[in-house]
Amino acid sequence: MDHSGKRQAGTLGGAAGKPSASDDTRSTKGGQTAARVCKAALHLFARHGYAAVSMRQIASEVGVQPGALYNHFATKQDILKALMLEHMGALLQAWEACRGTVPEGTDLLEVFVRFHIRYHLSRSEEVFISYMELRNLEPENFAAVERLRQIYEAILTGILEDGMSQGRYRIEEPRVATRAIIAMLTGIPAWYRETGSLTAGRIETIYLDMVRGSLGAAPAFTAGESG
Amino acid sequence: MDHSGKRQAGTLGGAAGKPSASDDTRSTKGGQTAARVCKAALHLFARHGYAAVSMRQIASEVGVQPGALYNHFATKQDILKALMLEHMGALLQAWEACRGTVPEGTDLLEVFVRFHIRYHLSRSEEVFISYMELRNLEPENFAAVERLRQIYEAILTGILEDGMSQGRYRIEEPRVATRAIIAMLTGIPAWYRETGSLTAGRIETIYLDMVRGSLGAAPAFTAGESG
DNA sequence: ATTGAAAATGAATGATCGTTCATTTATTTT
DNA sequence: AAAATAAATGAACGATCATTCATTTTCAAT
Repeated sequence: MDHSGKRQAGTLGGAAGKPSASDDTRSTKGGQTAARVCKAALHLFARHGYAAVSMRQIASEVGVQPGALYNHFATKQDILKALMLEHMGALLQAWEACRGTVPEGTDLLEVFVRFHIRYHLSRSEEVFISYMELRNLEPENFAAVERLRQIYEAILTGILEDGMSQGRYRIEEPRVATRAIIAMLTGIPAWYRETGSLTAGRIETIYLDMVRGSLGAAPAFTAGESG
Repeated sequence: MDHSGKRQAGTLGGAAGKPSASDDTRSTKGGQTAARVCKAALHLFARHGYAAVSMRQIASEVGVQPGALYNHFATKQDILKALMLEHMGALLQAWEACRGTVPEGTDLLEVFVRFHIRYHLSRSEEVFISYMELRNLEPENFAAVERLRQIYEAILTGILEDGMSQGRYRIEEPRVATRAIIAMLTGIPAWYRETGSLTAGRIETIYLDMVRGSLGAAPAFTAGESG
C-alpha cells in the first residue's frame, strides 16, 4: 500500500494534461497506451473474468511487457475500477444526452426502454463486467459504482412515479417494478445475437410491450418500429 | 491429465455405495466430508467467485489440509461442476415435484412464478453461482449445465404457448418472453432481503401481476396471498 | 484383534501470480 | 542540440496457486 503519487494517467477518454498544440494523431504513440490497456482488459475481463485474467495476459494483448502497465495504472484493481466507473458515467451521460433531444410530452418510458436496450446491446462487454465483477471491487470502489447504479435506477423510478401520478400505470411498488424492468432489459445481451432472426428494433418493440403490460399501461401504440 | 480412476465419491446428496444398515447419523464422520467441501465451496464461490477462491481456502473452511480435498474431488473444477449440476438437477426435480401436487385446471403460470421465486430465494447462493460461474466451466461441463438450463426454460415456454393457444395470453415471441420473465424473476435474490419491508409472499404477488401484465393476461385474480 | 480400504497429513512440485525497480529507449520541452 | 520527462524493458521479488504423493491415521468389516 504505497501506490501513492507516481504519475499514472489512467482515466483515459480525453487529453488530460496539456496537449495544447496538435490534438489528433498525437505524434506516433503518445499517451494512448492507457486506452489500449483498458480495451484489452475489457475484452479479457468480459471473457474470463477479472480474477482469472493476469496482468501478463493484459500486457501481452497490448503488446508490451507487464511492468509497463504500471506506468498507467497503479494496480490491477485500478483497471477494473476505471472500466466500471467509466461505463457507469458514460451510461448516465448518454441518458442525459438522449433525454435532452426528446420533445416535450413524449412517453419517457418508451424512450428509456429503447435507450436502455440500445445502449446495453452496443456495450455488452462493459455491461457484463459492470455487474459480474462488482464483488471484485474493493469496498470503496464498489460504493462509488453502486452510487452511480442507484442514480440510474432512480431515473426509471421517477418515470414510473410520474406515470402513476397521472394514472397511466398501475404499480404497487415503483422501486420493485424498477428492478424488475431493469433486470428484464439487462438480460437481453446475454442471449441476443445480431446474427439471429430478430432485429434489435423488434426486440425493442417486444420488450416495450411487455414492460408496458407489466405496469398495467394501455397496450400497443408504440411509436417507432413495429413487428 | 491423469486424474483417471482414483476413488472420488463426489456426487454427495445420498448414500452412494452400500450404507445398508444404519442410514442416519452415519457413525462419527463417514463420508460426509464431500458434502462439507461442497458447502464450503458454495459459500466461498458465491462470495468471492470461483477463480478467486483457492483450494487452500476451501480446505481451511472444511478444517482439513488441502491435499485431503483430492480424496473427494479430482480437481477444483470438479467441485464447481458438482455444485452447478446438482443445483440444476435439484431445480428441475423440485419443479416436477411441485407440478405433481397441483390440481387439474390450476393456472400453471402462477404456479411456476411462485415456485421460481420461492426456490430461488431459498437457494440464492446456488442460483448466484450457477449463472455467474458459467464461463469458468470447461466446455464439456458448460454444455451439461446449459442443457439443463434449456430444459428449465422450455418448461415456461410450454406454459406460455399453452396459454397462447387458449387465447389467454398475447405473446409475440414465447422464447423471448420466457427469457424476459426468467431474467426478471431471477433478479430478485440480488436485492431482496428478508429483513426488508416486503414479505416473500408479497414479492410473489407483485411479480406475478407484472408477469401476467407483460403477457397481456387478464390482471389480478391471484389465488393465494395478497398485498 | 486383525485386516484392508478410505481419509487425512505434511511436505513438496513446478508454475504463475501482482508488483517492483534499475536501466534503457522514446518522446517532448527548452 | 541538450535537458527533462514519460514509457518500456527485462529481470527479479516473495507469495500463492493447483496438484501430487509417500506416509500415517482413522474407520468399517471380518
